[in-house]
Amino acid sequence: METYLQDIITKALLKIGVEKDQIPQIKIETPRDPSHGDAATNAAMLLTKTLRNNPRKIAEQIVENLDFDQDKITGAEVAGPGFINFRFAENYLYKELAAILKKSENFGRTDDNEGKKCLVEFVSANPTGPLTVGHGRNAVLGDTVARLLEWTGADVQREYYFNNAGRQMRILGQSVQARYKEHLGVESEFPEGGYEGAYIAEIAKELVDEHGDKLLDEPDETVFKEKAEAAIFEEIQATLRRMNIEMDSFFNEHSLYEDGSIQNVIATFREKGLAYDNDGAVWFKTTNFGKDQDTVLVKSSGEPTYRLPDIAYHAKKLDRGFDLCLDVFGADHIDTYPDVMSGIEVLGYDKNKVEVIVYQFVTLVKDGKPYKMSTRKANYVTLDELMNEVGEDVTRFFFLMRSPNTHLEFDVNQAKEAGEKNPVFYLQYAHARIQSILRKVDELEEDEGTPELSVLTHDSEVALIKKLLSFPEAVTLAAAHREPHRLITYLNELASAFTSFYHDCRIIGEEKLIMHARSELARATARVLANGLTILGINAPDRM
RNA sequence: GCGCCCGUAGCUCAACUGGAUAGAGCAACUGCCUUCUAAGCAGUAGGUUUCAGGUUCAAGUCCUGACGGGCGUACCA
Repeated sequence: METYLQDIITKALLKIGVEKDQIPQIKIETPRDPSHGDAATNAAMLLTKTLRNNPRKIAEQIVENLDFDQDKITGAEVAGPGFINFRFAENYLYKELAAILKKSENFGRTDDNEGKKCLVEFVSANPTGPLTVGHGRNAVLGDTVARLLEWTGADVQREYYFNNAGRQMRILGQSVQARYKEHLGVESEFPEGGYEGAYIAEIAKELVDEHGDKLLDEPDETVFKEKAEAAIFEEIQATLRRMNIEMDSFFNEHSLYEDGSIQNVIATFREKGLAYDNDGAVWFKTTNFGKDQDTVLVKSSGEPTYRLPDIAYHAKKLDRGFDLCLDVFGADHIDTYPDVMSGIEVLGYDKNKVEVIVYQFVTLVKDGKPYKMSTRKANYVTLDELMNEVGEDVTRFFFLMRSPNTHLEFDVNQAKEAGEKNPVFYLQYAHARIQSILRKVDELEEDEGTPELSVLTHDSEVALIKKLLSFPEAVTLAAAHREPHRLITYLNELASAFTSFYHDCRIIGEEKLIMHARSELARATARVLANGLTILGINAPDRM
């Protein structure tokens, strides 16, 4: 429909003498206020300058020269400061509703990103402990954006990037080693800045169960580190699975050392005069790219900072042939991003293929008070604990509910209420309610054949049909902006349109023709709700 | 100090990236269950979109400057 409108408007513009290259990008939008029609364009207002005329006059000229199909649109009128409003023909609505039923579980899929190879990198937490609430927003956002990209035609790979070497992991190993000794009653010194979580002691205990005291004379923490890594990774993956997230690949930072990628980056930087030695460290001239200071790539200890492998990793992703590489990370990491972009540009890659989704922090609120969380001390809430408390669907939903770049307040009390205060259930309830009706209809109805949808003329019915039709648009917008919350807003509106219909129009007990048409409308609604919830990774239950 | 994000109803947030009368949920108030799930519906009230300028047919949205909050500004990740 949108392209159709753009097409006829363009033709009208040419008729009234607008040059081809002066035609603006014609935007078609759905007006907020239904009395403004079903679709509107501001094309006339954009042309005030080129045509040196007032917008209403231009709009009138456009309308006069508009050549449209009566089967699709009943008319066009000029309104407000110069909008042109269109009204869909009812036949068009019924035809499209039938199409929804036919497309069924594929309704809402678009070709916006057809043929695009995308890599979404997210979570990427090092295996030093269980996933926490902070990781939760990252995980759910990344996965849902991946789903949105898939629904818009892209070929998507989900990747988890991790580092199992370096200081953090050493301290992790030492922490386990210390707990192991403690467990066997041997005196030990707990490492400074060590990991204090209970899971460390559990891993140590497992080692005691498996090996007894044989590991007491291990020369260093290696064995303990490896055990911890394996155990923690297993737990992380279990948590992700529970959240409906399945990674396609895990990328070990270490491989970038083995295949020479890291060395290549430094060599290229040096060649271009963008890396230099100072105080025993290797620096990247980020001041050339608008930063206040240069950045250390390799510390004087010989260990690289995380920026260096980050750059190599992104180069590698592009080498792997992805058209779009999305990274998801928290606001505290935002400072790396410009360096990575500068880095890959220096290496000769197209930085437009790399994009970052930054999300703001999550505050858990319970009983009206924020939880304070510090990671290293065992004072945090894990994702599993959160899901145990409020459930998986609610967890996903709450993380997606808000725009990524606003702080998220996660109210545990509200999330726990299985009822009225909880917005997740509103959607699931609408779906379950429809399924319940459909079960009853199925008992009553023989095979009625093709429904006569044109009997759906009640305001609530028409409003609901229109809402259903705009589902693909909602998917497109959410995907294009990488903002799942837009889809939630849409689904809420849809559920609301349905409940209005539900209260205004009975299904069971009406005459056959009406019952059949209305039950098909309900079926289409359930379908769209289910498709939407699928994109969000949330269940659409048949009963509640 | 500098950089990024944010400031919208009592609270938590939307607003299709510049469009028409700024919308939802929670909280408050008024109605509605012998009829398909009341986990619901209909309605009332609640706003100088932090403030001051600017850009234009049009600004919550863009630019400048204040004020307030978050994050960053490491040879930590």
